[in-house]
Amino acid sequence: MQKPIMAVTGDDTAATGDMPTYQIRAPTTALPQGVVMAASPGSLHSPQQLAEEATRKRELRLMKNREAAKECRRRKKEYVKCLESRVAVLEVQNKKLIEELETLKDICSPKTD
DNA sequence: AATTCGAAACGTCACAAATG
DNA sequence: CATTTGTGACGTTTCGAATT
Repeated sequence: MQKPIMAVTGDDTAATGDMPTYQIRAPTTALPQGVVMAASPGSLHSPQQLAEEATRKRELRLMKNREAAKECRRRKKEYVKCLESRVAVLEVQNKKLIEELETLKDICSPKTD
């Protein structure tokens, strides 16, 4: 129950020029991996650690946003359902009022002849 | 069956509004 | 101010029904 998603992540240098006018912000976790250099004295984080932290943050953000989107859709769906049932109620009410108006018209109309 | 199609659900991005 | 949260827009995936 876990599907491998293959979404378009523009992280390669294809550059065909017809991208969806989108994807401006490629985080690009492309680190020239290897070469571990000691962190400079005083600095608490090596560049790798910083990159890992950034990746971690991004994944957390994606996860949260995923859930937020689901919840947002759930709420919206409910809202629409609510509106629809209100429409149904109002339509019935409107129909009744129109009928009532017609009968009242009949009652009040002056007799011809 | 295999294929096609439309609708619903999804994940991600960009951006505005809310929050601390 | 910087960060976080909510949502519209877009492209993708999944699903069920109709058609071949």
